[in-house]
Amino acid sequence: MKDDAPTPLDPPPRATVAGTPTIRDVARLANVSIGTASKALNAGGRLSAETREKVQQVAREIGYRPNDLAQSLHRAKSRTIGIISNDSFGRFTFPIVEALEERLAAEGIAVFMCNATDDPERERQHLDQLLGKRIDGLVVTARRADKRPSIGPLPDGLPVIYVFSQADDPHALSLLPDDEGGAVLAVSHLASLGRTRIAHLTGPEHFEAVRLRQSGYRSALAAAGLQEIEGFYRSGVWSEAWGREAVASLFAKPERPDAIFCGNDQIARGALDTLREMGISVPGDVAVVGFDNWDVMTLAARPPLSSIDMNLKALGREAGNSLINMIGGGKLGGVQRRPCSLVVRQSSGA
Amino acid sequence: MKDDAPTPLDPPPRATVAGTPTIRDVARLANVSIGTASKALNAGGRLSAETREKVQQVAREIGYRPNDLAQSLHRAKSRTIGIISNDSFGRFTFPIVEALEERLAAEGIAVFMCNATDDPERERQHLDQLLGKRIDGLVVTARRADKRPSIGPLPDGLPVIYVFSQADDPHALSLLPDDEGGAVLAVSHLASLGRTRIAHLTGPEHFEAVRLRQSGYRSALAAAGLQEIEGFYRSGVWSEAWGREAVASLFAKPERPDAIFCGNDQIARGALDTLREMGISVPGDVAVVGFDNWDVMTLAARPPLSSIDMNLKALGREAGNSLINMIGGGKLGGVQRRPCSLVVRQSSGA
DNA sequence: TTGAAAGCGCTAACAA
DNA sequence: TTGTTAGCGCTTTCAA
Repeated sequence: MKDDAPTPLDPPPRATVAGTPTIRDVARLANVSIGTASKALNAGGRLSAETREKVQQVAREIGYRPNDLAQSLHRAKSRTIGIISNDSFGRFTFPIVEALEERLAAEGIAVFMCNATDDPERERQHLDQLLGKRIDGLVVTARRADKRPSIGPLPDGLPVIYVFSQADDPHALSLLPDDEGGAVLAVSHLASLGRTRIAHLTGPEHFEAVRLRQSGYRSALAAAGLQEIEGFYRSGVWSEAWGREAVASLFAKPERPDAIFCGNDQIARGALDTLREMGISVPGDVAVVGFDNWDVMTLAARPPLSSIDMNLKALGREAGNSLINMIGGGKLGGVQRRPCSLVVRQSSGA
Repeated sequence: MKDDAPTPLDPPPRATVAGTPTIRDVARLANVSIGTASKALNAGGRLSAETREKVQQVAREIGYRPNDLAQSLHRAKSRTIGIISNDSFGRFTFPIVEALEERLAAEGIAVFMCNATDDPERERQHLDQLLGKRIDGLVVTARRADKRPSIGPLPDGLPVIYVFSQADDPHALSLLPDDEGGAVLAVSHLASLGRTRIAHLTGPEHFEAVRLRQSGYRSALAAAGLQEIEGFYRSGVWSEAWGREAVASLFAKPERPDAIFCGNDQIARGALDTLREMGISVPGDVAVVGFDNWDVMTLAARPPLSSIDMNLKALGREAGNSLINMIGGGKLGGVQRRPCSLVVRQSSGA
């Protein structure tokens, strides 16, 4: 409408600025005040459509990108959280962290990852750094045998969640898989198959998970009206070698199991290998269920291994939700256990 | 020296402040200017010892912690970098990221982790977020079959490193394991054992790593004066099942290998299992070497598996060093491959 | 509808 | 030796 077509006399507006452009640059090039520019870029505030358009146009041209650090200073929220892992991130923490990150990214929250490998000094350093960066929340995760001391000291009101890990502070929010329930799932599945002599081969007892799964094993046996047979529960280590060894010794005795529930998939795989080599048919003679549902094991096993899935991604997603909730002011706490699920494959197939 | 012992009349200084204390609070409580407080806390600047001490004392008391966001605004460096992974983080990326994080943490640099799972849209969103947070550098990592398009657009001068991944931009710095060299290591090791009929079972050829390892296999055979025997190279998938299948068919023919170099440890493990079941002795009749040196496989295998280690932690550490260098103004570029190493275990033992 | 100015928390240059 | 002040890039009153 207006005569604002460029003429040969108009020096073309400088379309670039040295360094990363700031809102000041946008304002200058658009011939408006810096406050106006801000309004124009923030969708809010009343402004003439043309000014807004002009400002946005300039911003686009020079590749303006708001400085989130400066914004943070203002809103007293950094849109940033920290994750401290005490196990170096591994097979278990990983799906959790992945889901958590995905959930938070959707909310515009970025995630700092720190690995403290169970070294309290490194943990302190990481925490220092994170607090300096004014994180809005903190997630602590680990593969730990037992409760850990609470992390801290922390500024009042900083949301903290322990996932796959548990603080000794009972008020802290801990999100964990329901190990006991998972064991019940496995054992009652085996019982429902008509198995009556169900063994349990598992890892070291200093893992709380081992104790909980044992307890699930026992209560499921009882619920099914079965006896726990002497010597059918064996605690060892988390390896295939132990699974092989345990099965060999278990089946050397006259009274043999007709089902085995294993504390993890590696033990289960060792068990399967030895059973096959002994000529014992699976699931014909013996049905086997593992724990973790780790595809590397379950799918390579012969036959493919039924297993309990801890639903770690769901756990991570929920941790994300809870954290968002707490950052928004919600008060959450206590130890919460989330259900596992059973994945049936051939090793306990019909 | 001075009479500044607290008297009953002195109201005790308020030791806390509402919210996170700022340097302003420190200054007020210490009765100095805010500039002085800053100097006192920063070790730099000339200041009387007592003022400095007093300020630091107050800071400690009220739990003052400098706001890194505010500092960043000033120094135009956020002491923050981003990692974008396109493979969801897995077995391979993990050691890299872990070592990288450790190296950078030592430098006071925190790491944002983003998972884009090969979705360009999510990658763009993550990148946007990271650039908004004014990261000082970017690491791109992936488990990819092939070169990826360069990430971007990026502000001029932002250091970027591709680790375990390669951009199609030849100027970009890529850090990769020397797959070809690793294969040479494996095959010449087997040759040095006196093996002359060496097979190579590997993954899908759309992986560049597969093609490179094949090439290493061939050049090492040639270097040892050996022939590649027809049918001894087989490309399939990265699974144990494929390892089992390939060995079964390979050994069904009259001309049998006396050694197998496998493209990963899973294939190798499948191979070992089938060899054992066929009654072929390892390493007596056939020596086997895998690739990845993944303990879950190498140690559980029977016999324990020799393997090529890509030294991913070293790769991560080096990526950290390079990034620090580039952030400091260094110019680095090009595709750099780092040596693998051979870990001998029983499957190719003496 | 737009501009001016104060301030988020901190640092650094300059005065006192 | 210490205080004052002007920013870093942005948002948000409050005036014009």
